[in-house]
Amino acid sequence: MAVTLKDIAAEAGVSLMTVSNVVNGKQARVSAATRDRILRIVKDRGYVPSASARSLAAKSSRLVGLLVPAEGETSLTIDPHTVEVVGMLERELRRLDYHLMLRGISHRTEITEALRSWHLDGAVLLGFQDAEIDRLKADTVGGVALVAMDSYSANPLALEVRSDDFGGAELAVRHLIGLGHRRIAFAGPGFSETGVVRERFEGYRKVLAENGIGFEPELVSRVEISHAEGAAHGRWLAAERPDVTAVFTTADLLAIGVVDGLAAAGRSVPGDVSVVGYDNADIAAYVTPKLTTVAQDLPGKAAEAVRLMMDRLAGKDRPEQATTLGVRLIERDTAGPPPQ
Amino acid sequence: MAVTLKDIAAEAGVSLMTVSNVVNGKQARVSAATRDRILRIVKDRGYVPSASARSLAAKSSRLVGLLVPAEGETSLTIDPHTVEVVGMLERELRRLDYHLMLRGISHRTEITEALRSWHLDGAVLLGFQDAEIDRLKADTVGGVALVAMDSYSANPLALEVRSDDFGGAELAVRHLIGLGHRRIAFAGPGFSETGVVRERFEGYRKVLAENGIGFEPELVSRVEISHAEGAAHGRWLAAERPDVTAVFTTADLLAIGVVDGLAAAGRSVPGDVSVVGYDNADIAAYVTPKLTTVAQDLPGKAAEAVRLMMDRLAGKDRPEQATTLGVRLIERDTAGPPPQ
DNA sequence: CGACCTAGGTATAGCGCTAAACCTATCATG
DNA sequence: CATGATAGGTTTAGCGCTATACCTAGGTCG
Repeated sequence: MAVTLKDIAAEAGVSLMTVSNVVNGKQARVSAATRDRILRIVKDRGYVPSASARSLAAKSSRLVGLLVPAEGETSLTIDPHTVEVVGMLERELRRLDYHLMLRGISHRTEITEALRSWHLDGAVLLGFQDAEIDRLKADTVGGVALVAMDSYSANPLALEVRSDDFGGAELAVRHLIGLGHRRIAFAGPGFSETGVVRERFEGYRKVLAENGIGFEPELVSRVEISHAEGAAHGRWLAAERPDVTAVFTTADLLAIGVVDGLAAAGRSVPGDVSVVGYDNADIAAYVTPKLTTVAQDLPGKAAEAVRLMMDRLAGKDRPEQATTLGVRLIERDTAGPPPQ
Repeated sequence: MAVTLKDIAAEAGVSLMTVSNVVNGKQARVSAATRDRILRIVKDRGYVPSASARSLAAKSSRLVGLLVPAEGETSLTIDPHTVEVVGMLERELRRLDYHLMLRGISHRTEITEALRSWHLDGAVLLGFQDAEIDRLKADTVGGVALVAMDSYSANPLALEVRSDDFGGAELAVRHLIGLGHRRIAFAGPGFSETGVVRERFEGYRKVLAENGIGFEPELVSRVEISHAEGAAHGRWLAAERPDVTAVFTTADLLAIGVVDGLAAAGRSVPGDVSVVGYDNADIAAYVTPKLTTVAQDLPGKAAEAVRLMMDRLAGKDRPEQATTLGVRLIERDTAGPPPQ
């Protein structure tokens, strides 16, 4: 039913391999006349190469996996930031004539299965914990170009792309201190596990120290990323820590929750308390007051992930195994001078 | 390098076909003893079937495409609603041991290419205009189970899944009328092209008519879905149509923009003007005032898309070609009684 | 007791493509 | 003029799997 190389070859009166070479644009020995004739027939008959046959016969599949954790229910994290990266990855890869396979991973062995089953040339790991990346072994993963996003692992098997989380925290906290704040709380999800949060935490501590502000463990709270948890935290801060005049959070959704919780407890933002978020999600610009936050270079992240992957596939092993992208502070309305 | 059926066969001392049958769980003639022995070796050696070899040899590829329009820049629409559907589709398909290939389509021929190249068993079309679905021809698309989301096409080639857009609009407008509103504006993107908006518009008109409210074309505005466009529209309404006491919009982002535009022009929501959105995006609950909106059954949509596709793949052609899912009104704080 | 089922397999022939080796006529060169 | 480059191909041998047809020993039945 579908037209194959053989059909084209028969119609053009040449061997199958000649057609193959032409179709693949190989600079092999084919006269211009033959090439044009074949190309015309290819177009006329609407020939489309079979990707499965190709990946079976060749080394490469031109297929890249997009692997995301899928614990039980959700697969794609609803994180808008994640989503944007997915779209950009797809675009970058499409430009290079690669395809993207989206796959939720609920058990570690599924990574290997996905990789091997489809002969993936590479894979982007999105949203995995550092420890999971660390556990990847060469024998389960061999020969595939792996790029982990936002991980801080020591695994040489994986290339890594992330934003300057340390620097982003520095930016945020410095901004708050510049406004006059001295009691600055930190709120983020479990930071022992994920490098991203740990880095931001370290950035926070460093700037505190730089400015001669003593570090208070009680001002650091583990709060999961959700509006509800953020709001609860905001209420808690208002009730228990009225001395705190600023909060740095590791996610916009969380920050918005904190703002709402604070407001619900009768404290105004930024009048009484300043709040800084992270990610510059769309939503940050639409809430009232508009959220001051740290923006990542999302397109850059996607592009860099693809570049790293392609370089490894091409065999040119660059010295850098990880790339860190810049961030910038978006000043909006939730951070202002402390009261008085 | 990778272990193949042949390797397993050799180790088990049986023919390759026996292994194939066992691996595929075929109820073919294999003794329990042989089956168990083979299964053990499969597990021990970590055999993973090659999907490309399979789809080359068999009719089916167990691969489903997720096709989204990719005009120039963006590929995945940032629409949070879209994203959630993607995640759920992936999960449903994974449960059935299918894989999802994400592909942006920038030109119509790419649909065919993607389908044929990867021998896709099916594809979900997300975000295409009705006209594009209509243009799909059997010779370009033959044999593939196509499911279009949110389309209202007459093309028998595509199965369709959508929400009850007409009913959603009825719900929203009836709610506003119930609150006492009589001058109700409608704002949405180009409705001639997309059935979703057209249906919502018709629902709006119908409820107006039912309640003896004359339809005023000037109250219907074409506004693209963005916060900026919404805000501009809000300002326009405040300036030019102070008589309008309620606005029904076809998207939350748009609605939030309208609220902000109205507020910027000094009109309060819902005090002066009520606003109803559509989709119940996460963001709708986080803005101030919280958005009253129409919620779709997103998980249902994804599940139904997969069900429709699987039924067609299984050959059981059901009478219904399209499924319409229910919606419900989420009453929050942007719709209240009109002034006085 | 020969025809025949049936359980439990095996053998063969591709699917559509690519890599690698091979072939042949033509031309230039020492 | 033999040698060899070179252009312009062709042939062969799979990649790993599935479908389909085939085989054989042991039991069943009329």
